[in-house]
Amino acid sequence: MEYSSKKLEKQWQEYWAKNRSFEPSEDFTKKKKYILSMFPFPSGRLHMGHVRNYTLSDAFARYYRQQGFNVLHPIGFDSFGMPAENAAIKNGSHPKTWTYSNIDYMKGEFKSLGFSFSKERELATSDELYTKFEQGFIIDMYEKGLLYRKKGFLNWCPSCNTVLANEQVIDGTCWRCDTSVVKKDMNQYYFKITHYGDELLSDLSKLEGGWPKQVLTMQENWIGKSNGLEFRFSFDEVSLGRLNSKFDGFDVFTTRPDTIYGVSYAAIAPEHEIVSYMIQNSLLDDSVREQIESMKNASSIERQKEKSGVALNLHVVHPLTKKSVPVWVANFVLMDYGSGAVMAVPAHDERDFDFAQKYDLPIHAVIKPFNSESDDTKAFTEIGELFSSESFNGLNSKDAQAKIIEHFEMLKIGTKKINFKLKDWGVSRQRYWGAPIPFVHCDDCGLVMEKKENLPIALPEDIVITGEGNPLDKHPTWKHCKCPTCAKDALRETDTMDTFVESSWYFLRFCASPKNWEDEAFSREQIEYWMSVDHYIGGIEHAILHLLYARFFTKVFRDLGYISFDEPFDRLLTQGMVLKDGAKMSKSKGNTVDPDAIIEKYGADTARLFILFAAPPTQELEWNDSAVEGAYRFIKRFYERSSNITKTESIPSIDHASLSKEEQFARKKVYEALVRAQDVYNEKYTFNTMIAGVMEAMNALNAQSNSAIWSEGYWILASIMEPVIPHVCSEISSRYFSLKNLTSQRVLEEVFVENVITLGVSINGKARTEIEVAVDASSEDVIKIAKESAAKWLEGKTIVKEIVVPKKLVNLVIKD
RNA sequence: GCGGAUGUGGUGAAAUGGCAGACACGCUAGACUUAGGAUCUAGUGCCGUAAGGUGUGGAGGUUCAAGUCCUCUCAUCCGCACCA
Repeated sequence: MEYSSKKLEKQWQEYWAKNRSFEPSEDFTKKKKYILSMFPFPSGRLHMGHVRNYTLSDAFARYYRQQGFNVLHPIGFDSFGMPAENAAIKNGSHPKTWTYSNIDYMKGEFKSLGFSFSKERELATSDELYTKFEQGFIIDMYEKGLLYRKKGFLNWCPSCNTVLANEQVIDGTCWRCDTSVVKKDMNQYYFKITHYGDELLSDLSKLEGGWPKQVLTMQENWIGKSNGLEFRFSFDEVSLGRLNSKFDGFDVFTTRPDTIYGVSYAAIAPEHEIVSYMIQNSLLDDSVREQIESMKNASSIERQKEKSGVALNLHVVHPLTKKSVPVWVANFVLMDYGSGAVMAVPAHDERDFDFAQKYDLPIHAVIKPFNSESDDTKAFTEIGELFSSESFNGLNSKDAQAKIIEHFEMLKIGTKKINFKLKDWGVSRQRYWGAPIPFVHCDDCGLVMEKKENLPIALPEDIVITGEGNPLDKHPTWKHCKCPTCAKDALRETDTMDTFVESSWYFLRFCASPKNWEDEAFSREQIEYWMSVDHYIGGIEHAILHLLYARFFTKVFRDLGYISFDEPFDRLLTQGMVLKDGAKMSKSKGNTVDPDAIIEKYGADTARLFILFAAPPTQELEWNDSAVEGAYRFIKRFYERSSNITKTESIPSIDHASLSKEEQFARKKVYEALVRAQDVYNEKYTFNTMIAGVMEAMNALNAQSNSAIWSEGYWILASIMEPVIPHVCSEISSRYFSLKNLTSQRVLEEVFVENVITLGVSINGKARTEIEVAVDASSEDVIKIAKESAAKWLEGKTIVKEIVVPKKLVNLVIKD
């Protein structure tokens, strides 16, 4: 009975492959579970984060198969994206070759880890078949008005040579390469995700309980809904003249209409159209123009460092007081939020205050704290009581906000307005290795979409990748085509799509039966059966990007009539990072552990056991070589001690009352482990405690030698552990139980029944001693025994209170 | 600044308000031994020979009883951040 992970694991992996053990059934009358882990980018090799991710989903998938569910547990590759192109630049490999050979290698790794993925549903998002349906959806979305093209100031990563969506800019830098992002004025395609802003926000409540609170909060903040007042500042006569009457004013948005009487200037973004007009028409002094240009050109990080601005020598009229208000250009005003212009109330806004101080602008306080006087050395930004606000004096901020909005609406000079921080999702990328956006530019017809029958618009393979410019644009022939409408010579769109588009619907594609893959993206019947995903498992780093986009696509597909539910993922489990020496594993830090090396040395079961045992799934996992050894030793013991089992086709029946104390204890521990396992799989997901329970049971089994109890113990323990360490458990199960124990197990309550129980005795809440009493002993008897046992501490004291907690402890409260 | 999380032995971590430290790693001692990074046995929060004391970041509070509930506070981590 020597344990050899290599031999045993290979043998079972082949058995599973031969028997198609993990292919879902197409019998839609069965109860189902859809277990999904976030699919990987095919970077070349799996890392420990992947192993953790897929070990978790595999444990769920295997557990539910045991429970008789029809389980969909698919995997694929998010295979478009820049690393393929970067590798091409570096090694001269073709992105396609590089990608697909990586995929082949990683599939081998999946197999050697024993993951129970459906082999027949494996896909790569760079497959032409996937692109075909995706482009079809893009056309649908365009027709629905959910995709549009416009010119705008975009986040541009000078290192990746491409634009980035808002969500992809982290702290002013590129999410992928950390390069500081600059703003660039160019055309690009957008998904109208803002159309769903309200629903994306309100449906978060449907996910409560199923999703981590943290993720819900992050999404809520990202969507950033705020209520306020929008009104228009009108220019005075002189300013109108200076602007050749081109603009009569500009809109501003505020969430603090209660501070309206404190306005002392207006600030507009350097990118504002009024500013652009003044520059183009030479209406500004050179020095002013230069200052504005330098604000515009600053990187977003630079721009956040210090507030700066310049007066435009324009004035607007305060909508209520009719006083003249100067207009400034300010670098802290964002063009892409609200209307790109604000009313500035330095007394009650920190940013406005800082700016006013720097440029010596007036500060008018109009709100004071409820119970104290104003402090004019800093901005008072909380709510308070209004003063110097004409008829609104004495109101509190909250009431005043409503009243002032009402007042504006009555005068028809402003409206209540809801603003979102969420912006439309810019999806075009100026790169080769992505799905082409299926549009054509025609001189006569303008922007025309491709016909669905021409899909997919596939990438050309003869491509030169240098890292400069867009390879599709530079390709000699690819972009030349005929206009789908008028058949004249036209040009293809050479931008490709953000790879987050592929991951926004892959979970739907997995529902499709592979035999229909050629004909349809998915069928309604299949979707209705499999969706939504019961357990979705992946990294917290996707809390905003991927999960928000996938939710958006789900709502779009619903409105396109393809599906009929609102949210794709019922339950989300966000796993913690895998660390080594206290830091995230990374090549640059040289602290990586290669999964292949672990499998080679100890086997897949050891890797899986360690990963689930070392920490609860949501917590960070510190890699520890000697703890891995420990996991290995446990498996070895588990395997070798199975020689104590007698072969059986059913769980042995045992007369509990006739057993010795050790034997009864062993049974109790086994069934305790089972109860715990059921809790863990169904709600707690703390596999570490489940495994600890199994270890306790093993220790208890080992303290006795009754063969029937060993058999019963393994019947249950091998079943509990199969989702975690499937190879060794399958081996034991097939050798002794003909695989019949790998099903749901019944808890035998009788093993928990005890005649004599141990109670703790504490004095004044401090644990002192223990007593053994009959399980049905009365409280009086229990107290009596407790007093005898604790006599030593009671001498010369008065007992003032006696508490008996049934089956737990006795607490005696004493005083001198 | 705003939002969220976490804080327990040498380490990873357990504990429906009911005997803190389960389980494991490590360490110590011992056994066996073909001397091995194997296996087995015992021990292991801290102080103390012991009795006992003490102990879950810190300070208060509620309770017969608090790691757990409440208030304040400190530290670390994560997310967002000039969002008007």
